[in-house]
Amino acid sequence: MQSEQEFLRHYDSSQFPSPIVTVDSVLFTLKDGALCVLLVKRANHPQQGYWGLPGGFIDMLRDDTIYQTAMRKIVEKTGVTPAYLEQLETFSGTERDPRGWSLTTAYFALIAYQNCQTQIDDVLDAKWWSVKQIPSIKEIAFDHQHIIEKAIHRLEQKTLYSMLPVYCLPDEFTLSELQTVIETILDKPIQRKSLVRRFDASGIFEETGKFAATGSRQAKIYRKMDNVDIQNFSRNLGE
Amino acid sequence: MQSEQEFLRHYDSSQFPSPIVTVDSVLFTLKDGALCVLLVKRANHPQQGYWGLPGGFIDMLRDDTIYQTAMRKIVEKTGVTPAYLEQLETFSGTERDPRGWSLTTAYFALIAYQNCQTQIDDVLDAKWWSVKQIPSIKEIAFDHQHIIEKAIHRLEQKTLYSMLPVYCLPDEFTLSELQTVIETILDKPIQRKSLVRRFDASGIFEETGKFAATGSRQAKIYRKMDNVDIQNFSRNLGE
DNA sequence: GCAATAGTGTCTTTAAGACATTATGTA
DNA sequence: TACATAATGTCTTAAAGACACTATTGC
Repeated sequence: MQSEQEFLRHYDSSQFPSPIVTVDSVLFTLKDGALCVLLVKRANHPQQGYWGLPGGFIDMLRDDTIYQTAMRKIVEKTGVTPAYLEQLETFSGTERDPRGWSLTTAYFALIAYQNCQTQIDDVLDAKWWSVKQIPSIKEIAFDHQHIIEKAIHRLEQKTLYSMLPVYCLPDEFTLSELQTVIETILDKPIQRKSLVRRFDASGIFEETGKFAATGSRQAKIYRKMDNVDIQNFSRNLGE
Repeated sequence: MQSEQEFLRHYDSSQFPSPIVTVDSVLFTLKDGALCVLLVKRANHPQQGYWGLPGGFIDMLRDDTIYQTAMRKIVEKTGVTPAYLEQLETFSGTERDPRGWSLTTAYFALIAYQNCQTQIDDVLDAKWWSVKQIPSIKEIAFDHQHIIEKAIHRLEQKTLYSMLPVYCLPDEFTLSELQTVIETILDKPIQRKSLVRRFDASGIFEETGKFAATGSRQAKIYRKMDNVDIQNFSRNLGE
């Protein structure tokens, strides 16, 4: 009977056929009052010239996990590090990529527009698209339209039962700004009182002591405390 | 400039290094009042003789998507078709498989013990393990222990806000049986009244007109209606 | 009738919805 | 002072928790 060491010495994974494996990310931000997704114009075949999600192949020498692949690709294509990155779902099949049987693990990510505005404006072939105009873009690569829809749905759901949208804001923000982000994601108004109650109950925010001048009464400026995670509420908002 | 057709004609994905890609499933059932996971004794290297999740390589000729890979592997290893199958998460890294950089998309599945008892008893190298004894099994392959933990957590969460546990029951069942499944998954009692309210509100169950003789008052026997999906409640139970 | 399990009634509790009210800044 | 936006108070509502109570069966 062969030992495992013996087996591994002779094992060559490249002799087995394998699907094309990629990692793609749906990066969201809030820009001009609209929820936006970053798309990159594809420089190479296949689907050259089409708009696609930032992503690409795993670099097995540099990436310890596909989380790192997702993060590396976002940094490479945009120059910025998202505030939040979470695995979404893995999409697969024979039809989704013309090169053949393929599999992509999609991530979704959040960033404050203020934290990436200049870097992304520098990248000519990267562009923020409002999620409302996405369905009208004909030249979206592969099944990325479908992936974006799934990501939007996940973001909406998490917005109903967590404070995740803070990651669309800069380090310091007012409650009204948070409310605006949430309402933009959900595409409907929410009760400020409900937000305040959750904000207080979460215990993850602290006052900076500063105030924002908004043209009328000044708003308290808060920040999320360091090293605290976003936890879930046991009910959904708005239903 | 090269056309996409030209590009695809010369494209050979096998010339690029690729991680080892597999699909694994965490199949749950309720057996002897305990939530159990199916593990299969590994016949081949690596980790020969260890207990692992039912799964394996994608067969690109037979599987249209990895969902089908997951389903096919469960059927091959157990002879039964799970009542429910959902993608869990994709796990990746250099360390998790001794053969090298690997990636596995994990699914989680539910089945009624009554619907698979005989088939699985026939399979000598497949065994149901109570989730409570899983941590004590030393010979679990790869990171499957970790994957099982994630699957248990997902199942618990979904049990708090949906009727998903019905898929652990046969087609016809009583409310008390459903309550028992839920309490076993959550490992704590729930209010029967709360269950009844959700059961009624869901609108996805119907009376069969039959009754179960339990030694005392007979219980109504229900079934899930055909072609209806499990929807989510906007609150969690038990908190 | 008694024990056991099935099923209902109803009061309490929790957290969100609605919206009026008060507070504080700028013009 | 008027106005705008920030922040709070408080009543209502929705759905879960608690638990008592009734119903039906086998013995």
